[in-house]
Amino acid sequence: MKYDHDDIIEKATTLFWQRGFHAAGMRDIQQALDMRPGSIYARFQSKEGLFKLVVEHYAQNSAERLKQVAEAASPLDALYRFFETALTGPDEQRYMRQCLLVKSIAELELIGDIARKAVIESMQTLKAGFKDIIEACIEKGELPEHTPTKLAAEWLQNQFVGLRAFALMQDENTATIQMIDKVILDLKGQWPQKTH
Amino acid sequence: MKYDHDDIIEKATTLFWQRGFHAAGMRDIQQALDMRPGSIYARFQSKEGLFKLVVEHYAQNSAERLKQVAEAASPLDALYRFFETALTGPDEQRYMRQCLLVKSIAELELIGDIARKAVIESMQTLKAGFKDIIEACIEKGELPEHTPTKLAAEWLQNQFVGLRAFALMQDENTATIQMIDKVILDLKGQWPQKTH
DNA sequence: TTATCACTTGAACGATCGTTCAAGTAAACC
DNA sequence: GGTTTACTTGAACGATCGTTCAAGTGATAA
Repeated sequence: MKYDHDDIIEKATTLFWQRGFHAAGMRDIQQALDMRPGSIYARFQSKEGLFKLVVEHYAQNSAERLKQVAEAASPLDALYRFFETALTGPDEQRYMRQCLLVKSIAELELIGDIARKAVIESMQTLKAGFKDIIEACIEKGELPEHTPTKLAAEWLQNQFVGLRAFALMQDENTATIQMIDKVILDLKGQWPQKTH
Repeated sequence: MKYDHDDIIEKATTLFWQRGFHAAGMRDIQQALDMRPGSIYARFQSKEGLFKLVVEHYAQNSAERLKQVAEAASPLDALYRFFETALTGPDEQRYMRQCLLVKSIAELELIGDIARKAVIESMQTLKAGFKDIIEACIEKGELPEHTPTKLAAEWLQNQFVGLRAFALMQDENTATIQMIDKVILDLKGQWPQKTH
């Protein structure tokens, strides 16, 4: 094995994150990984197979970070910092403001079945991560007892998705920070009744 | 002029809305419009030129609908119904739940300069539409006087963007409806201080 | 020593991409 | 009637796409 596996996946992650699945051509991939097509196909079967590994690697990483938030002394503070870090990175890492998974969802129909399944499953993994954070906040008394955890988790993930798209278009961070503040306020705020 | 211009644009809108800019190939377009490549290029210069017109047509339509919301007797109620209509359409029109502009933003880097400019300008037009709605709500006493209109407009648009992505993945509408309820609650809720 | 295995190379393949162009058509203007 | 204008056709172009494959390489097992 000439090339290190983790190193390959990370380089591929950067490329797919920047360009998306479709726009990252095999020749881009060959260049980014410094590998010839035969090697890539022998290892990963196809472009889609490589992408699937990238998605899984990314989701695993993200889930780990969400877990750290849930386990923090103050999960609510940690959540704030998590949002801040993810959404206001330096300009040369602007592409990282967009979630790789969200970006993939936008082109879900162009992706094959295998990778599509990996994307959707990863989104559900992260939703579970957000739910753990909500529950940790309640346990630590940072959110009211009656907060509907399932709904709040879906809402929180959705806010994160929306904010990543928002942050991507912002030139400066002040507006993004205000949006994060609003998220924290609304998290503590009212929730709709289940019966409609 | 053999083919009706508006009819062409609407057919093209449907295709781009369903498939996105990149995935909608020229041969798909030729089939959808029942036109040969030469005709299309003589009229619209390029695929991008056609897409630009589609985006502008779509934005104009959307802005008109936002204007109707702002001019309603109860803008807040009209806003609720606007969200509901946009996000819970029938399954065969599921693609319409995603905003064409948001979908385009996801592939902004793959689109040429001309169409990209049209997309970004359209987003700003719609932001102005959301601001008008906020101001109408305040004027009618449906939102507190001290609501920060610029921030609230950005926030509302962002909620809309996020919810469209959310609704796209939902199998049933109950979760989406709850999210809309939450948006209305948060709109009436607290806002972060400008100084940070 | 030989066989097997997991990779590696780089030329080449067929398919599809957006686009061009010579040629035709029908209405409008001089 | 002739010219111009605004389309229209459909074959064909070069570029790029993801992928394949015959031929190597070097480590491991028998």
